[in-house]
Amino acid sequence: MIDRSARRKQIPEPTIARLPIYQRITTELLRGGQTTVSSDQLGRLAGVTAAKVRKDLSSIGSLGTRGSGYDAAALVAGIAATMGAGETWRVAIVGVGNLGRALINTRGFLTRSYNLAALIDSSPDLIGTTVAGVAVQGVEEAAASLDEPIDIGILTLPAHAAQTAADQLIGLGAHSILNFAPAVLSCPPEVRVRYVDLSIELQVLSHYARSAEAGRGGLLSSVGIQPTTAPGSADARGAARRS
Amino acid sequence: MIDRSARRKQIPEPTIARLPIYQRITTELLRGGQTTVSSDQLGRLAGVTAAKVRKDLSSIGSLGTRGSGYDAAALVAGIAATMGAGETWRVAIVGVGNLGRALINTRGFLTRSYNLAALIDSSPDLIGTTVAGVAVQGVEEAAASLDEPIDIGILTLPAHAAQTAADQLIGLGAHSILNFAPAVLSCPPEVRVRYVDLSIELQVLSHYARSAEAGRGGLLSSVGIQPTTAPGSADARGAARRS
DNA sequence: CAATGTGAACAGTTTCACAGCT
DNA sequence: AGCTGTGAAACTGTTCACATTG
Repeated sequence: MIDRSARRKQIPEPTIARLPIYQRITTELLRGGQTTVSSDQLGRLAGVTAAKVRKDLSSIGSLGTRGSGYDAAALVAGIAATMGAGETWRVAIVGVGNLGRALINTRGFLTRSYNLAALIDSSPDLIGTTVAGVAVQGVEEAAASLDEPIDIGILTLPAHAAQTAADQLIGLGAHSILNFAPAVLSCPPEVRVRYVDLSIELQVLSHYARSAEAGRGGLLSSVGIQPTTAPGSADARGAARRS
Repeated sequence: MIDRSARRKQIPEPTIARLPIYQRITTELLRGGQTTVSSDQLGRLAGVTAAKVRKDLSSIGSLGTRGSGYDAAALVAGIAATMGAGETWRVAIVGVGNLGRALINTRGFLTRSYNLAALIDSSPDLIGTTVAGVAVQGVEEAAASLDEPIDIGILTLPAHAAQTAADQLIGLGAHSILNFAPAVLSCPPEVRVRYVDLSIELQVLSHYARSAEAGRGGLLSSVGIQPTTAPGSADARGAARRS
């Protein structure tokens, strides 16, 4: 057994989630004719510190040139490589309600890299209809007609049906699940689940709105603690303060 | 000035995001006739460790009873109080396309606590139409007709229009923004922004799917490192392993 | 000289272990 | 005896500062 797992050290998850942002911004800059980006500019546009940009980018290899910055095209390609673009992922969506249909039709969600391999729903009213050129099937039907396993499953259905559907997706080969249902899934550890819980997002905002409200007659959370950036949320924030 | 800001110490953001999960689960248990929950059970159902549950809940006050657990009803009420439920938040949605409409119609997203105060879009085709009983307006129109400021703004529009819309929402009073557009917003620090970037979610999953694929002929990321739980994602994961 | 890459300090969360109630 | 509440330890990610390099 030689070295294997050469990828330097496993990239931290927050970094993984920021890479597509850098990629998007850099692509935009490229389109504007810019051929090189500095960590400073990238940070400003992404709402993070320049140091974070450098740490993040260094984890995918040394793509920058000291003194001048990162080559925009190389950067985009480098991020694409780490993110697994280039490959085409077979996606199945379970739940063809409002949200499912909206996702399918949202430009920029299912790009070239994602192939809608199956559209699954349990409602007899929907089975047999076609959305975006793909026929809606029941689970058994889908299982029978799929010749290759799927890679990614998306759950856009009510909470009570989520666990069953997740199990079925795993049965169809999914190793990754994007779950929009407000339910915690119990899956084997090799299956990666990401939760997008819209009602939780609103509730988190409510909580802070509540604090802000209280703050109106007292302390404002962001006054004068840090001279540079507000302590703020965990992720990207308003950039462009000074310079 | 007496004490003020009595809330023990400011609850960490990851905790804030988990509280609604505990609340949801406990509500469900209550409905099933259970009057008391242990951190262990709650953890199992929420896909987190019992210790984390206890730390999380301790940050909103001592609601548990040693020896028997948490009173389910009191727990739900306690979480509701910290999350700012009970109040009604005025929400404006900008962008009445697929996603905007889907959110409005998704049961469980805009609950009693959220009042859809304005529906804004720039398209003349949409202005004047009605969605879920609310008329779609242009921005100026909405600004003129609103008598009270809004609390929360939701952006469901293309990236290129996001910053302008965010500025307008802030102009309408928003201190919290939920941004679905794939764009980083630049907002004053007192405005709390949460990003839900669907294409990034898919890309993150792709990245891990890619690793898993490579792993098929080599190491499986979750083998034998931790005897208890897999290192897994940052948030809730498959629970119910033993016990 | 400008801007990257990175070790070291720092900060925020999670996990552990156990004292303290009931 | 059972289960919470919480300091202390461990860990993970961020920020800092600076040596390094084109």
